[in-house]
Amino acid sequence: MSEARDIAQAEARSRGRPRAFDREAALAKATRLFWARGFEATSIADLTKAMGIGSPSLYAAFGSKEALYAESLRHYRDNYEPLFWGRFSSAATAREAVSALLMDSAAALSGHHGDIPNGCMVALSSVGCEGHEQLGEMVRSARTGAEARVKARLEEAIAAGEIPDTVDADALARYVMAVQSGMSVLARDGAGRAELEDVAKIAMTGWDARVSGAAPA
Amino acid sequence: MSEARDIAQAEARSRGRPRAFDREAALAKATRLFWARGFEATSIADLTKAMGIGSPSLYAAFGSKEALYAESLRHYRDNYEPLFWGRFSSAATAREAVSALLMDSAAALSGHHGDIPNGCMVALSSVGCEGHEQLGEMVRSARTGAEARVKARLEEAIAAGEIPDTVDADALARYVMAVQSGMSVLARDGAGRAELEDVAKIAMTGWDARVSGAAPA
DNA sequence: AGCTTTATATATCACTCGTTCCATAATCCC
DNA sequence: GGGATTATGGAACGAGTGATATATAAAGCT
Repeated sequence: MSEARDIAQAEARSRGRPRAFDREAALAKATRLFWARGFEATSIADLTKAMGIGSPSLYAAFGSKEALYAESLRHYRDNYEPLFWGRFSSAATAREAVSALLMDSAAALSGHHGDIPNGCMVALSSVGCEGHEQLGEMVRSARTGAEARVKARLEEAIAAGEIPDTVDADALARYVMAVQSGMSVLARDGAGRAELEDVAKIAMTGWDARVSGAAPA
Repeated sequence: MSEARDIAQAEARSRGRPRAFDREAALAKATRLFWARGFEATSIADLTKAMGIGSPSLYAAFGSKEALYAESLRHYRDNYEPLFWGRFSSAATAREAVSALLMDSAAALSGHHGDIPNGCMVALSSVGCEGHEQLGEMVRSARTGAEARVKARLEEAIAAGEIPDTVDADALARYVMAVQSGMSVLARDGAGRAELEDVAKIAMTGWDARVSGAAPA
């Protein structure tokens, strides 16, 4: 009477030969490679070498290069997004949220959280400009999703009377994302944390000027 | 007695069979392709098809794919940079220059100068993250060159007493470039001219807040 | 005219790409 | 143990990559 429960609990009670590698660890390696080099410039040979597995294992575990990239995007979101959006989510005000997003981005984009590639995997990705329409749509929706997240926080603040309803939430959110995306390009070119933080600070003065009366203490 | 002069004047007085295609026109086609898809995702077959020539002609005229890309960068600079930097160069004040750069970028990046790809070829290029070190260096120096151009205009304005010498020209120039690069990403995702102009305007309020006393009339 | 020089078209090079076949190995179930 | 099932390592697949060899065509030079 325990078989069904075991299966439900064990999630993937495989019957055949067990996988010899850690799927998530291999996915992490693949993510790093896609992140640093992009989709097109990363070959299956590069991937199998970095992941320490053979190509049949890669295809058995992930299906295809495109599917692996899609999973890498998910892995990136699950593991690295908190570096950017952690304090944004818990901030008390919209201004603190946006400021935290940009300042934390300055740190994360310049590699101040361990040995990670510079720049944002999503912002710098140009997949989809070449025929991989499905992946392009994923990346694009990840970018517009981030913008929507900022916009939602802004509208929340407007509804709460925290900032005047004369501000254009659409435009301001787009501005914030433009700054963050631009910081990724700077990071790719070698800009350090302090330099990116300077950009974030100037960007916030733009915020303050636009959201008059919400200047910091 | 006229042979030497003729050669010096004609620049390339070829002796053999004349080239059957317009080199600059073919280069323009190649530039458009590299611009829209990037270096890696553009194949020789794509190029020869768009340029209307065979691969031996391409190699005879340009040398290699990398050399063609390098020439495309030059062609891009010579032909499209004025769309971005034209009014910047002739502006009377640093503020007008930067504002013109961002506002004109909003138009150019969203394709409002004929049928050109969205976004900036240089800002969106990720060549060099994959082994083409030489091309990567070219693109990187094009980006840092743009930043240096803004910075130089700022320092000029500081020297002229146009803006206070308390402003950090480095940081402000980096901020401007971040906004412009970010606008390229937005443009790639479909943002229109008006949306990018909104970003530019908000960015300029950041400028005004930072460069106190230089607010527009 | 013939000779030299350069460009073109066709076909092809060696190589890498993403992907899969096949034989073998390792595990679970009975 | 045997049988079913799944993973692995090595080899190989067809397609496409960047780049050329070869033969022919079109020009200038003398």
